[in-house]
Amino acid sequence: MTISADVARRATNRGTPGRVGDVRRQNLALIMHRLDAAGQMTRAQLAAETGLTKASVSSLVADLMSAGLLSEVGLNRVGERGRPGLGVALNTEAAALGMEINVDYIAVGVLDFAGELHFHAVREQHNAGRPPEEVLSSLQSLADEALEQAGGSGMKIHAGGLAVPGLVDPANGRVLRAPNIGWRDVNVALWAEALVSGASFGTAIFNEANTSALAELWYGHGRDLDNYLYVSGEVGIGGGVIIDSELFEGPGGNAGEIGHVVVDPDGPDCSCGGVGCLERYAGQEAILAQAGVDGGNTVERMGALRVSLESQDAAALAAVERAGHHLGVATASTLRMLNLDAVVLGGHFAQLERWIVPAFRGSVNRHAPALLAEDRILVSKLGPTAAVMGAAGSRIRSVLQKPYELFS
Amino acid sequence: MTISADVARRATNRGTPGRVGDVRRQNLALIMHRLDAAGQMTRAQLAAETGLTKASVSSLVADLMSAGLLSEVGLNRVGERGRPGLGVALNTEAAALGMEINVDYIAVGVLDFAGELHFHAVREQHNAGRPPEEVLSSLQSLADEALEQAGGSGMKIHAGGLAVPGLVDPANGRVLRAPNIGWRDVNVALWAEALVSGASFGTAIFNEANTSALAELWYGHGRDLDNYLYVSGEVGIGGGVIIDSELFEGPGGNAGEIGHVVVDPDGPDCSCGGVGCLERYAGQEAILAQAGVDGGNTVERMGALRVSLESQDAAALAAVERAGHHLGVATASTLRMLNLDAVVLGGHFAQLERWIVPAFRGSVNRHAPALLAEDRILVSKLGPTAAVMGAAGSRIRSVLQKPYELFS
DNA sequence: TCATATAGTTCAACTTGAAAACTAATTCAG
DNA sequence: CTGAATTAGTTTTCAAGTTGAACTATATGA
Repeated sequence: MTISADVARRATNRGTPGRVGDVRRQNLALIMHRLDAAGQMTRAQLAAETGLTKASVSSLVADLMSAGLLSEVGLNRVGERGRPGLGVALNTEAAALGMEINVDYIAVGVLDFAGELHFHAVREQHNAGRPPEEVLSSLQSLADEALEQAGGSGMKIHAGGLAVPGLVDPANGRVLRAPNIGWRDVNVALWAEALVSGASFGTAIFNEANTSALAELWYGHGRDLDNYLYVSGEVGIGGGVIIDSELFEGPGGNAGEIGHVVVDPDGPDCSCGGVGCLERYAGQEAILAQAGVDGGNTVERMGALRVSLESQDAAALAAVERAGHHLGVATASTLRMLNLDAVVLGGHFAQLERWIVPAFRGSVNRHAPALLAEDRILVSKLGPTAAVMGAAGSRIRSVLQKPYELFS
Repeated sequence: MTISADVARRATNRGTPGRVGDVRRQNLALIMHRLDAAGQMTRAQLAAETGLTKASVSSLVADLMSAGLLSEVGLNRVGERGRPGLGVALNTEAAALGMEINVDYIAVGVLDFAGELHFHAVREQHNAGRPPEEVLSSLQSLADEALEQAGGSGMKIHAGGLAVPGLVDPANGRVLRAPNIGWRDVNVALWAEALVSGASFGTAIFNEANTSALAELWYGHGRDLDNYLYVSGEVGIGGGVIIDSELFEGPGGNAGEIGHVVVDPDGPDCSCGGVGCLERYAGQEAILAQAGVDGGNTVERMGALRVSLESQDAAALAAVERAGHHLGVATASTLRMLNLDAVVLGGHFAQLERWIVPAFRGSVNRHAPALLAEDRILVSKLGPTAAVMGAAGSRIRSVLQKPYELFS
């Protein structure tokens, strides 16, 4: 397994000549995307919906089948009369490995090309401050288990993705900064070469908030929205921006850092070196401190906070309302700059929905009136599997985008 | 002249099948972009640099020449020996019309495909509150003059672009909101049909800050930068975001509104309905009021402000420093969210460079340390022609991108 | 003056999709 | 239970467009 830089970037084309073969590459991707969206279709349906001719579809499907990416899934009645079509679908034996390192746990999962999650496993362990080698080695053993099981079921893993809570450099397989687990410039690529004995696929590295935003896109609210701001509330606050049903990465690949948007120029210092960042008002530590909840690890304290909220504890309610207010300020600024029209709240913001959303909504409306419709404030549907699914899904998307790279 | 929706958007491809002819379209665009960048090249050079064969280049150039987009420009010695090549360049007789409506003036210009501005004319007139028809009719007479002169010089206008200081809906040729000239939902498309008697080209409508940002990209600092935030300081504050050498428009086409990013949640109300927006601290009105400069129109008062600054007037210095400070806050948040690494200041921020940049720099470093290098705070090189050049340039880019649309 | 070098064109081969004809498999009416 | 109608999928022919090699055109320099 090697860390690769082939994270799907926007195909600019500019600068490279068009070859005749490019047309086929585009059409192969088109077929894959269509089947991904529709689940199962006959060649005739594919032809009708893509605009390609039946002849072309037959030829494209044949290539994709012999690469193991598609499979026929039995007869498929379409009209009342006439010859029934053979259903074609993404091969559920083709899959990607998703991995996650977070503050209090590591997780892995195998996601097949149809979007089904197999062999999902979470191992609770506190990773903050531990040496990266130790964490990565623990992750490796968990991944090995998943791969063994997947192999036993006849699945073939085509790619791997790893989500971490920090800034990454995907091109070089590095974690630049992950303050909440204490990592700084860790070369995951070096380690990944050795990960998963005998595995022959490449692994890419992602920011956890970004993969969660993508998981939401493919497996959650994204089915109904083509652009939104995803806010990931963990110990830190991360963000992911979806535009035109794609992750907006920014020039350096690290866009969406809403946790460090300034919400009060005269506010407290932040661990990022800045001043008045959102994270200092709406991160888990900040809320818990403000609410006066202490003792135990962060997960336990968040549980205690919920109890306090249920019992109408004034300090807890005020702390959450304050967080919602500031989250609204950062969101309003973001909506203006990026011209988005929906927001999806994840992580602890999802857990605190009942108490935080009213203050959040009020604040957004105050600072950016009419920019965010009533029904465009949503709460993530996905649980703790989000990051793993997003990491694996990202790699599956790379294959959908460039299926011909797996041709022999 | 008709308002058209063919504003160059990102070619997503997804959803449409690739046809064999698409390859040629891409290569035609490639030739155009290459010549735009290099100015003048022989066919052999084009082949070497694009990766196309000489045969293909000859064929592509022939098509582009018969459409009037390219012309041969005489012999061009390349090597010491051998047959000399014929230089090929963008036809300088092909051009686009740029127009601008702003608070205190209207302007037009004819920009040829090589980037030379001809027949630039500015008419000073106060447009705030005047009926749109009146302003547009005045613009029409100015445009007629430019077109007549251009026609007399044998130039052919292929497209027109209009920049206005407000939010636009390019697809429908509408100005949605332009508070500083008092327009609200003005259908420019309807009027444009009649504009410029006999003209047969389409006109597109743009946001002034966006065209200025693009002008900077093509004719200013953009030659050295592929991503930056452009901040346009006029009566209002607009913004344009450049990513990968393209304008970032956002899902709705109105991204970059930095003037209404929140810089103080408890600040004053803004004309946009929000609270604590940057414009209330760093817009011309705000600075002038804070500095205690009054009397006369905005242009005159800005002149008076400069005089006060030159003579170290305390109130003036404090007002500008305050503006710089808040501009820094909004910029820091923007850099985080969009992951940009340069800023170009335009409009009055350029005029006030000496006094505003230190405060701005300090504030950005305070809120987003290490995100913006010392030498990445730049001041626009372009004068008052920026918006007109950007508007015309945008249309020229559309032609570079899709030259085949002009084939007969 | 001729060898050499470079520019540009012509032409056969190849890839690929479109369009239409053709084969295959099913329903339904009589 | 048989044949017409209908729909699915394949085969064949054709056109677009790029490549690569051969060829023509035009220069320099010994």
